[in-house]
Amino acid sequence: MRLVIAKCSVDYAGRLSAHLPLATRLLIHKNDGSLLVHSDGGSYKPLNWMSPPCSLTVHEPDDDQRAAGVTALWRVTHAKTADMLVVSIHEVVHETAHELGLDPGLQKDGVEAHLQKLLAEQIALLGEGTTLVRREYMTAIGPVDILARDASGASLAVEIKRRGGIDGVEQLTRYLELMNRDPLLAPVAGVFAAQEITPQARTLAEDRGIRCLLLDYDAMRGLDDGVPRLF
Amino acid sequence: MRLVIAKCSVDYAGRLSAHLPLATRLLIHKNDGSLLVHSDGGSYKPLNWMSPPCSLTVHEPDDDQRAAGVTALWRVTHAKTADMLVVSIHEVVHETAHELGLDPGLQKDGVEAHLQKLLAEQIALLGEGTTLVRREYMTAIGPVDILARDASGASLAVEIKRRGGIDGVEQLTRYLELMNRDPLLAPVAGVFAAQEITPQARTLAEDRGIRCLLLDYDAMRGLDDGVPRLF
DNA sequence: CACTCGATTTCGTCA
DNA sequence: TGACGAAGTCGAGTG
Repeated sequence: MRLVIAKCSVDYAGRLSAHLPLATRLLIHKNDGSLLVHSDGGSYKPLNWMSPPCSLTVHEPDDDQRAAGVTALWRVTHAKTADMLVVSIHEVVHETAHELGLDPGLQKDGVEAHLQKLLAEQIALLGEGTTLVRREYMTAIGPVDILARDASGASLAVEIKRRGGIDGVEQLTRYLELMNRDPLLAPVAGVFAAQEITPQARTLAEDRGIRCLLLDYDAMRGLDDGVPRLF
Repeated sequence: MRLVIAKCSVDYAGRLSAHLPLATRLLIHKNDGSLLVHSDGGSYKPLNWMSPPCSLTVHEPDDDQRAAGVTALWRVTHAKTADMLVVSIHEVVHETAHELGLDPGLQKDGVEAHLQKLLAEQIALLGEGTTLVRREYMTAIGPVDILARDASGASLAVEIKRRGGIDGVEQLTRYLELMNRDPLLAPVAGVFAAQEITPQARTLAEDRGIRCLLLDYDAMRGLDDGVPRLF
C-alpha cells in the first residue's frame, strides 16, 4: 500500500463523468492496483476511486499541462470496462509505502439473518400459542423469511427487515397473493416485522390487512444469551 | 488528517457487533473525528469505520490487555448514537499527519438524470409521432419520469432506469394503476426504458403489457452533443 | 456465471 | 427534519 498526500485534480470518465478541482488530498494506492482519493472529511466513501481489477501508470504531462503546474499524471484504467481515472499531480507533499499482507476479514453479528434466527427462537412474540413451521420457506417467487401457525392453526407469513419500508410490504404482498392460492396453506395472514417501520410502510401494510410488529433487537438478544456486551 | 499504519485488532458495537482479528492495517483519522480502518485490498469500503460526528480518545490498556500485547486503546464514540469503535493497538509501524483543508467537492455528470434529459429530447425513440407532455409528471404517489402521447394521442408513462430490475417494473405498475383511474389520462400505456434490463424484469413487464425499451446511452449522447470524450 | 438482495449502506432531493 | 430513491453502489448467497 502506497500513501501519497498530494495537491492534485482528478478526472473520472466511465459510467459517469466527474471532476475534482485542485486541492490537497490523500491518495491510497492499494496492492491490488485500486486507487482511493480521500478528503479530510465526509464519510468513508472516497471522493473518487477506481475499483479492482485495474492498473496505474504514470505519465509525463504535455506542455500545456506542465505550464498549468502539473508535474505528473497518474492514469488508472479498469481491466475490463473502459473506466479511467486520471490524477493530475501538482505537488507531492508526502509519500510512504508499507506491506500490510492479507487481512483476515470482518466477523459480523447482528444483521437481518440474526433477527430472523432470534424471532424463530422466540416465535411467541408473534402471539401466544404460535408455532414455527420453518425459516426460509421456499415459494415459486422466493423464500418467505418465516412461516408459522397461530394458536388457531392458521398460517402466518412473516417478512423480516431491519428497516421496514414500502418495498418490504410489496414483497410480502407478493408472497401472500401466491401462498393464498395454495389450498394447503390458505388462509395465510401476513406479519411485517422490523426494528423500524416507516409510517408510509405501516399505513400500506395495515391497509392490506398485514400486521406490523416492531422488533426490539437488544431485548431479543438479551433473552437469547447471557453474554454481557463487550463495552 | 492523521495516517497510522499499525498492527491492531478492532471491535465495533452499535447497530451490530463486529470484530477484526489482529493484523497490520491503515488507520485514517480525519479532521472531523471520523476513523477509517483500511486493508490493502477490497473495494473503497473500509473494513470498519466510525462516521462523524464522533470523537476519539486514547486510553491505557489494563493489565490483561497489556499482557496480550496491547500498547494503546483508541476509543471512538459516536456523538449521538451509542455506537462505539475500539482499536486495540499492538504496534505502530508508521505515523504522519497533514493539514488538507476543505475540499471543493465532486462535480458529477451523466447519471439517470442525463438519460431522462436525453430521452425527453429524443422522444421519437418511443415511436414515430410521439410527443413529450412533460418530465417528472407529478402523481399522488410520486413523479413519473416522462409522460408522453403517442401518434394516436394515447398517454405513455415512461419509467427510466440505468439498470432495469423488478423493482422498477413494480414502481411503474403502481403509477399505471393510479393514472389509469384518471379519466383525463386513461388509457395510459407503460414503457420501461433502461440501459440494461434483467430477464426477470422483462418477463414481468411484458406479462403486464408494459413495453421494454433498451437505451443506448453512447448513441443518444452522440446525437446530443458533438463534444469529444475527454480521454 | 448471472441474478437477487441486504447494507453500520451513503448520498441527494423533496415535501 | 424525515422519508424515499439512486448509487461508478459493494458483496454475499443461491440457482
